[in-house]
Amino acid sequence: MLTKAPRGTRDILPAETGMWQFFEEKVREVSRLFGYSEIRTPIFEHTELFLRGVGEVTDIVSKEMYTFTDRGQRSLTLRPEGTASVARAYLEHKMQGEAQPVKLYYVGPMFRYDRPQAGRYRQFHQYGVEVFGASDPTVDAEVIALPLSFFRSLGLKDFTLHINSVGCPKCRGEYRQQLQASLKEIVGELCKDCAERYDKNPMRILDCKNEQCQELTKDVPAQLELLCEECADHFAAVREALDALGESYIVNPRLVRGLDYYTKTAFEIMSSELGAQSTICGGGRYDHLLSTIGGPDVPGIGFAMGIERVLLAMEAAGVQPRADRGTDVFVATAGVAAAEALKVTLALRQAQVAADKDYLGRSLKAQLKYANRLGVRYLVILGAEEMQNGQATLRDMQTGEQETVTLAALTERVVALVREAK
RNA sequence: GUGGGUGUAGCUCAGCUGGUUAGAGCACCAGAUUGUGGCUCUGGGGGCCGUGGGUUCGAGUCCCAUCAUCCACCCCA
Repeated sequence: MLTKAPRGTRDILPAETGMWQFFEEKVREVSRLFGYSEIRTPIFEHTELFLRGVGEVTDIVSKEMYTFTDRGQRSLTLRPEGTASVARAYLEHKMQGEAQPVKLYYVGPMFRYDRPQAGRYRQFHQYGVEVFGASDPTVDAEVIALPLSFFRSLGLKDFTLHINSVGCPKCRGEYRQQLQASLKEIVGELCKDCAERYDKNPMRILDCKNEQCQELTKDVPAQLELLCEECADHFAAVREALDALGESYIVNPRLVRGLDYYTKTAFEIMSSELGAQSTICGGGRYDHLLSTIGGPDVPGIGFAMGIERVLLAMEAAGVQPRADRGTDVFVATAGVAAAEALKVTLALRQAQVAADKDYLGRSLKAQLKYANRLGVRYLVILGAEEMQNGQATLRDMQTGEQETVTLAALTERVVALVREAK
């Protein structure tokens, strides 16, 4: 156990960090283009924030939170998602006083006590954005268009956008009652999970994967068909905006978002490259989240993207980040000149050349072999002969050609070669 | 929380119905070449066979438990 990362966590090793860096570069690029600024909130918050913000009856809160008590007897929770924290920061720093809308993005780890699965971890990472202070449907369209554009910039193609409207507190309450009424007679025939959902979250029954449940509920009206006028108009306007952008989508009346705070627009982007956990991005509008956690009634909308899942999809799609160039030069010694080797290595580094040397007192042959494994293009050899003449041997590992250079001219010569090789 | 699969060398895996000192390929180290890598050849280091218990004269192999891991459900990114 000592030498094993905790369940559901993992190390991102050097072989993978190139992909992560590529992803993060694209995040910054696309976010900037769309007008978002980065915010970095704490990894843990008062437990109360998630209870109120995410909703006490959600699975996330009721069974997936990493909650602990600190030495001051405060109940704290490792953040299971990003929206509540960003909303809290918006209120704490009185951003309603800044120019509206406020457009923020974040990247970082989230924590949920779940059974690990393909594309699901207990510590996972999300890229998300939030827009506060704008209820216009074109904002919804922009928040949907951003991840689509982002995925394309990563080189992904096989993904599908699903959209729906989950209504507002007004029409959702009415719908829920109607739904329960129309399900009342068949609830006994539904699967075990759906029987539980009947009281807890009846909207989810329509989303059940069980074939019998699908069959039994196929004529039950969805929320989408019973929206109030305001919500219906809003949804129509979002569709219009997406159409104008030329984005195709599937209207999925059975798409339900798990978190309490969602209103009106809900959407998911699914990758066809993945297994069961195929949702790579999910989001929607949350017009009453701010007031729920004690702020003014400022509308909001955002999305969250699962980075591990997107990386998995990229891998499946064969996307390759540009390879890291690594070390340019290796400084080898032949028995003597250990001090000179360090001096030469540091001089090269100072000249912006990635240089490394042997630290194990290995034979020249072993150093060559090591340099070869590093994929180094040039090798500097410092031996007794060279030292006597104040020179160094410079070897091109690719062609095998060698030249003799004076120590005084060595750095300049290497810089020229490396620049040429780029 | 529920169900199923899998745990043998650093990695990928063999190990037939339980039977001698547990193997291969790749990787690693060394030598062939006492100052020159990649290819080749030769040699070498490495394994509480996940862990604990049981059955048996004998367990990597069979049984139970446990842990880990993978996949799926629930739910979600």
